Amino acid sequence: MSSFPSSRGRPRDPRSHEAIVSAATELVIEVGYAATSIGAVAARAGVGKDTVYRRWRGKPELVFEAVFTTTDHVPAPDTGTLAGDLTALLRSLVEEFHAPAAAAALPGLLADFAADPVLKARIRSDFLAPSKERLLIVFERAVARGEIAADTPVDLVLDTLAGAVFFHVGLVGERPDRQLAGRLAAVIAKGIEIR
Amino acid sequence: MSSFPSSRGRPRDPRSHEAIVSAATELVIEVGYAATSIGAVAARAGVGKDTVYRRWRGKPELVFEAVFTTTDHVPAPDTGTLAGDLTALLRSLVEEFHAPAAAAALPGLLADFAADPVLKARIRSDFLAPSKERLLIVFERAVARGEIAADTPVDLVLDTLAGAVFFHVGLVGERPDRQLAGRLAAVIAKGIEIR
Amino acid sequence: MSSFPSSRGRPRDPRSHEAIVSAATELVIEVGYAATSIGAVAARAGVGKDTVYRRWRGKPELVFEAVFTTTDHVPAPDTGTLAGDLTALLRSLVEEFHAPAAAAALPGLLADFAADPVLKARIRSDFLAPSKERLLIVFERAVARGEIAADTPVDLVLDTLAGAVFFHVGLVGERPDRQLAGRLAAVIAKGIEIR
Amino acid sequence: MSSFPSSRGRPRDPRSHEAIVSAATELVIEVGYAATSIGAVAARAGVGKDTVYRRWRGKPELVFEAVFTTTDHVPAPDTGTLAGDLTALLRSLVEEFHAPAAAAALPGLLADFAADPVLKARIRSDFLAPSKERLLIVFERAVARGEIAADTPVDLVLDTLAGAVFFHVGLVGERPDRQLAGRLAAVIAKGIEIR
DNA sequence: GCGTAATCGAGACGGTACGTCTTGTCTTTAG
DNA sequence: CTAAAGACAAGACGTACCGTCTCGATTACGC
Repeated sequence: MSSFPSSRGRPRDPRSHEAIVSAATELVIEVGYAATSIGAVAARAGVGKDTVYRRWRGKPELVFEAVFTTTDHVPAPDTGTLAGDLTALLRSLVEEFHAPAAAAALPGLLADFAADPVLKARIRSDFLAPSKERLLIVFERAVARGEIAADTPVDLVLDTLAGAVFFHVGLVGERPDRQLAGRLAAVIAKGIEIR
Repeated sequence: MSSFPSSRGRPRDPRSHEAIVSAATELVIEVGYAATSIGAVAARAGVGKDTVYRRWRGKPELVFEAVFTTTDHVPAPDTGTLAGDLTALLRSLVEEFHAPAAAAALPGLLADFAADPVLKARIRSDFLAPSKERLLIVFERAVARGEIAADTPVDLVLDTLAGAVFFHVGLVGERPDRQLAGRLAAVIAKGIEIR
Repeated sequence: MSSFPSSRGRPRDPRSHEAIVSAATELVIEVGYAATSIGAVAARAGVGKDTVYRRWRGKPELVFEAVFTTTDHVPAPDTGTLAGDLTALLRSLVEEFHAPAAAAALPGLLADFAADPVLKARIRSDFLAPSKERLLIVFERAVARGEIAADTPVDLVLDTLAGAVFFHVGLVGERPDRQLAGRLAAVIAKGIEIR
Repeated sequence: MSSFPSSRGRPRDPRSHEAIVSAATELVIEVGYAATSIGAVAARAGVGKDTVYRRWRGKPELVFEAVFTTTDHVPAPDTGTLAGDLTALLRSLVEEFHAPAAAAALPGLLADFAADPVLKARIRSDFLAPSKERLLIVFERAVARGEIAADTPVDLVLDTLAGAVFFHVGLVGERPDRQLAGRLAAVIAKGIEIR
């Protein structure tokens, strides 16, 4: 797709990219987000610091890509009921937030994003976009089934789902018990259903 | 027994305490949580750094006290319906998270608390305890009215409410529109009501 | 002799004085002059810092008293010859500078005295006075014997003796070999003798 | 062999080096050795603290280089007599110790060197080496002339000369009167001469 | 095949924050 | 008034990281 070779001079080594991302992921898991420094990432990747800064504007962007680009692009669930779909959706959200690197990185990462006006605007798109896409499909089907109103506020529900999972799993550190997704889905589904 | 050990030596000057807390609040508002340093707080308070470290173990503890000890000790709402009570509760939660200092401090503060095992254990008690107390009362009344089951999971609901508000207001930075509390309360109330 | 009781209120505890001096001596030996702090001395002496500052103006004065008040007031040597007397005098000087506490304290102590205008004026009197007294007597006898001129400059000779011992023993850290005093005395004696 | 390892990475800026040395010299003169801090030196040099610590292990090493690398490499004096040569040698020693920066730095500097085992071993080589070299030449000539014995102890004489000057000029702070070098040289020369 | 130019690893650079230490003073209670 | 205890303002300590910069050395492209 159109990669425009603005290429003069030596092209960037793709192996560096991958080495940096791996090093970042490992460090976040091993020492945490706060103690993960660009210098340490570069050193572990066997790379100069500039090679990192040439590709990412800073630690938040780098760690975000390192940790959250495993977004496998799961298709939207289709269990036949809103509650079922939300359960599935929440299950993958819990899984995503509970993965070692994500759990270690999320609070600090969100804080850094929130602190920078430019990055703050990207929280919705970067962190929530994939989930929102799937939630939209789930809602479409639920509307078609007559379960929910057509104007059910997607963003508010999404914030609620993500916020609940983030608080419960990421912050409070509760081990995500098996029933969490189901129970939360049940409450929200019932809460937004028409009848 | 009886020997009160803290009465030896010069007592801590309460004016220092207050000056530090004020300086911390101001700095968090002016430059943000990340850029607020203990040294700068001490300097603005006209105090030595030791005087800060003598009272707080670090920035997270200090800023937490500075920003969240306005615990107004509001009584639990009693509007007659669960939805009404939750609306009131959420309104004060939104207000609390949206206050200048709190909004500036929250993401970074939660990140620092989450990164330290000792502090992480205190998130629930320090940040959520007051709200939980009031939610418990609201639930008691709702149970008495027959609106909800006696075993409705308080912590899960609280995490959901707090998480939703934190994500919507604190992170995504949405200006908290007037209807937010009401809409969210409606969804949750309906979601957990028996019928 | 005549302790005038200017005493109102609680009198100073002489045991404190001794405890402080002992603690200072020990610390100087154990951790060196630079690392010996008033606070540490007070703590080891089981005494408040003020109790130290009430008696001494600072570390230099305290350590000086702790380390150099063992000046036993040895009588001036009288061996019958200038060279012999100087040898004896130098021997006690070497011994004094080489004692554990003195060796550890001297360089830093002299530096602190030299850095403070008030104390600097006291180096000659505090450190060198006892030796000068004895040297004067030695010189008187040598003048009487006709070995040296009556106007032989005592201060210059004393500075030379003390400086040589300080450099050789205190700074360069040479173990003071047995012959040092004799050899140095021989050179100086011969150097100042009339013939 | 041949692979010169220090050619990797950005080379150290010699202007920083010079700026630091100048700043150190100025500060020592203005506020004294004790009050000269690495931080203040760095600030005045317009340089980060790391840039200082990258080149010197600490204040003693830095100040030593700043103050005593004016090693003019004066040739050994050759006046025809031992007394004359020693006078010349002492004159330059007095001059060196009496220079503004040196006089301000010497006592503290020697104390810091003496306090550190590693540095202590370097006092003889760093501070005294240039003088010793010249004294050796002076001695050689005096031996050739038959003035002194071949085994006259250079180190002891050097310690005596340096110690005397240090005590008289550096510590006691006597203004170095014009005759000092001559008088001291006369005593020592006479003291070590064969006849 | 040759210059131009961007990238590479390395590490120096000016800043700034860290949390601890020491200084000499001050303020409490106890004697 | 002294004593022990310890708080207080000030500021230095040496380390870490930040994001930028300057090296010499590669490695591609367009000519």
